[in-house]
Amino acid sequence: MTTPPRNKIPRPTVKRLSLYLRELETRTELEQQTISSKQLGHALGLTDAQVRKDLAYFGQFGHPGIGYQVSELTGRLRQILRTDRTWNTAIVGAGRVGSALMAYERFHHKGFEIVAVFDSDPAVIGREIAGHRVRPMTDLPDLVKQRDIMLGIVTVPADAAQAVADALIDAGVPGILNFAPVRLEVRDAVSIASVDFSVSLEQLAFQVSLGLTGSLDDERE
Amino acid sequence: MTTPPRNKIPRPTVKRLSLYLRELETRTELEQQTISSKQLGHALGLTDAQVRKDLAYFGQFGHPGIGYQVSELTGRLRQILRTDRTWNTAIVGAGRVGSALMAYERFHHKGFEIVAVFDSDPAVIGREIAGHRVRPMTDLPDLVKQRDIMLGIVTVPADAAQAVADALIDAGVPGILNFAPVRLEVRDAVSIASVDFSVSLEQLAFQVSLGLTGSLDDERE
DNA sequence: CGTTGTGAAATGATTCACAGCT
DNA sequence: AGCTGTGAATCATTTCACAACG
Repeated sequence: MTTPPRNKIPRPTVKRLSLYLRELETRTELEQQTISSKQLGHALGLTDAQVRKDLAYFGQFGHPGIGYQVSELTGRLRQILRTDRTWNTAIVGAGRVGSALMAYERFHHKGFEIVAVFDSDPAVIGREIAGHRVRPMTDLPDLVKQRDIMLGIVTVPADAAQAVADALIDAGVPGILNFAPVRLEVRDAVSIASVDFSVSLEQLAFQVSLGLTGSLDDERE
Repeated sequence: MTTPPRNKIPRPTVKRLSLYLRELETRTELEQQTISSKQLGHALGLTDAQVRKDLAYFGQFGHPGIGYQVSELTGRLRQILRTDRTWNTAIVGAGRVGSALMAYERFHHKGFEIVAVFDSDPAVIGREIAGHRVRPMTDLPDLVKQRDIMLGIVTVPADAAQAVADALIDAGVPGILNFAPVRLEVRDAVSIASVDFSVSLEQLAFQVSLGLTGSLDDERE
């Protein structure tokens, strides 16, 4: 009941919510008090109607003639996205990508707390990276419970990713962010998001190709 | 004319093309000769019709009664995505994320060659990371020309990202993959793709929240 | 005024269903 | 029998356009 009249939320809307929040945080730093759907849309390359429609799914918190109050809307978006609380998060895979994420301060700022790090390689187990002690995989089930870990970040090689995901899920972790270039097969109650650097570059290369040869409608980002 | 009858390609289709290719590469390793739209769709959580429709935008290369020849379709997808050639790529920002990407072998495998690395910090300029010498930003314009750099990866802090993007664009780089948590403002001829770790985690957290409280149609990945 | 919230219309994407090929 | 390619139907998302509000 945190988000009272919730109906069907389009997928693309949820994606944009994060971007609205990101932009609002910038505006807050600039001490901006209010923002109109037109301004917000312009900043993200969207129409004003799009912005209003997206926000209207969650209630009415704009002020006609004025726009949206930056602080109010920021708070509301955090509630909606549930980042007004802390999400205890584990990283599995203490390689280069995992290590980069351990040191990524923005996670803390956004409500994601890295509370455990795991790896299977005896050479790295026990080491401390960016203030995090690397634990063996065997510690995973207990630590997930003890530390109430809700999100797992998988930064292991592709051929180990499914086994790691299974371990996380068996331990009760309901959400996985996957950096390995494979599709994880999981049951319905588990949520997956994924980041594949090569896929991103490939998408970019395709866009560039279109720009060089034929045309096409664009829409970047 | 590499892709003869190209009409309007839906955005989501292009995204899936990369995933098809990724799956096909796995199947190649397993020595699989042919694959049906049903098999390929199942592996990615899509319907068979979706797969066929996507591929049909680019021509007819399936074999009724048989499916698609893995090697043929792989080659065809590489042509379509233009990863049958090498894309010379620069990384700007030799921090943790940049360093992780320098060492990411998969890029080479996929046709992306890191041919230059830049940073503005005198403390890292001149150092060698994962076999790449870090250059000062002042070298950027010349090296982009000399090495025919077509893609730039931006892994600098948010407040430096726009300036870095401008530098890349001024040097003639037509595509930018942005890891900084800001929207880059660029002119139409330049393509942008972006990766924001915090946004990805936020999306995941939202999905998890829905799973715990209300329901909702899913569609993961 | 400028700006929101929202039905209605337009556009875009997916799924259906089946003819036709092997 | 098994599978592709595709028009037609359905479903989803975006844009339009305007009444209501401060």
